[in-house]
Amino acid sequence: MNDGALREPTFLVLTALAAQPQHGYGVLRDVESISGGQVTLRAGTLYAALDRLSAEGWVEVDREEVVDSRLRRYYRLTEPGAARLAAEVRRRQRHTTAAEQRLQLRSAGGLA
Amino acid sequence: MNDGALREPTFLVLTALAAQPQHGYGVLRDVESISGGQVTLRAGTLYAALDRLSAEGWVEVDREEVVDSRLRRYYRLTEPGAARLAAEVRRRQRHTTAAEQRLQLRSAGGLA
DNA sequence: CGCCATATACAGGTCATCGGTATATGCTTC
DNA sequence: GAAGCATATACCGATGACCTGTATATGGCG
Repeated sequence: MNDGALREPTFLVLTALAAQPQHGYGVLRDVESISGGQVTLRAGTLYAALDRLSAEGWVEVDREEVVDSRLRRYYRLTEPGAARLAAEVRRRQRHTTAAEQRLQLRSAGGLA
Repeated sequence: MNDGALREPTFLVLTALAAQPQHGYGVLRDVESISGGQVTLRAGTLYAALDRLSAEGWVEVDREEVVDSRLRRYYRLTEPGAARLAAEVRRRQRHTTAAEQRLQLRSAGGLA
C-alpha cells in the first residue's frame, strides 16, 4: 500500500467540507478563499471529486434544498473522511517540514 | 494560471535533491526515508520526473561517476528549482493550516 | 437585453503516475 | 555455486484524476 496521497483539488474539497456542510458552489468559493485565489476548481473536477469521495464514504449528502427553483445539494464530511483528511495533513506536514529543513541546509551552504 | 501544484512524487524528488546532489537510486531511498516508508517511488516515476524536471530547468545533471562498472548520474537542484520548491512549501503550508483549523472546529462541535 | 453570479452536470482529452519488464553488477547466503 | 537481493538506469502500456469546454436553468444588475 504505497499510495493514499490526495491530489490538491481533492484535499481542498475535503478541507472545505471539514468545518460544516456546504453545497457544490459553496465548496468552489471556499476552495478559492482557502488557497488565497491560487486554486479555482473546475466544475467538472468538483462534481467528479464529490462523486468519487461519496463512493469512498468520505463525504455524503447532508440535505437538499431548492432555492429559486435551483437545487442546492449539501455535502458533509463523514467521520472516516475526517480521519482521512487528518492523516493527509500529517503526511503533508512531514513532507513540508523535510523540504523546509533541506532548503535551509542548502542556503546555509550545503550539507554538513 | 490556476495550476502549478506539484504532485507528491515530484515534490519529494525535489525535496530529496534540495540539500545536496544525489543520483537516482539515492533519491529513491531518500524519498522513502523522508516519508517514513509511506512513499516508495517506482523507477519509471523517478526517471520520468527527473527528465521532466530537467526540461523545466528545476534540476540538472551535477556529475557522472562510474562505480563498479555501473553509472551513477548525480542530479542537482537549480536555483529556479529551489524557488519553485519553496513556493510549493508555502502553498502546502497554507492548505494544511486551513485543514487543521477546520478539523478542530469540527471536533469542537461545528462552526460558530 | 446581454452579462454575470448561482448551480449542477457531462464529454473529450491530457499527463503524471503506476505496474511491469529489461539489463547489468556485486555481495550475501545456503 | 547458484539463488536471491541491493544497486542502478531505462522504457512501455495502462490508469485515472484533473482540465477544458459545453449545456442547462434562474435571477439580478447595468
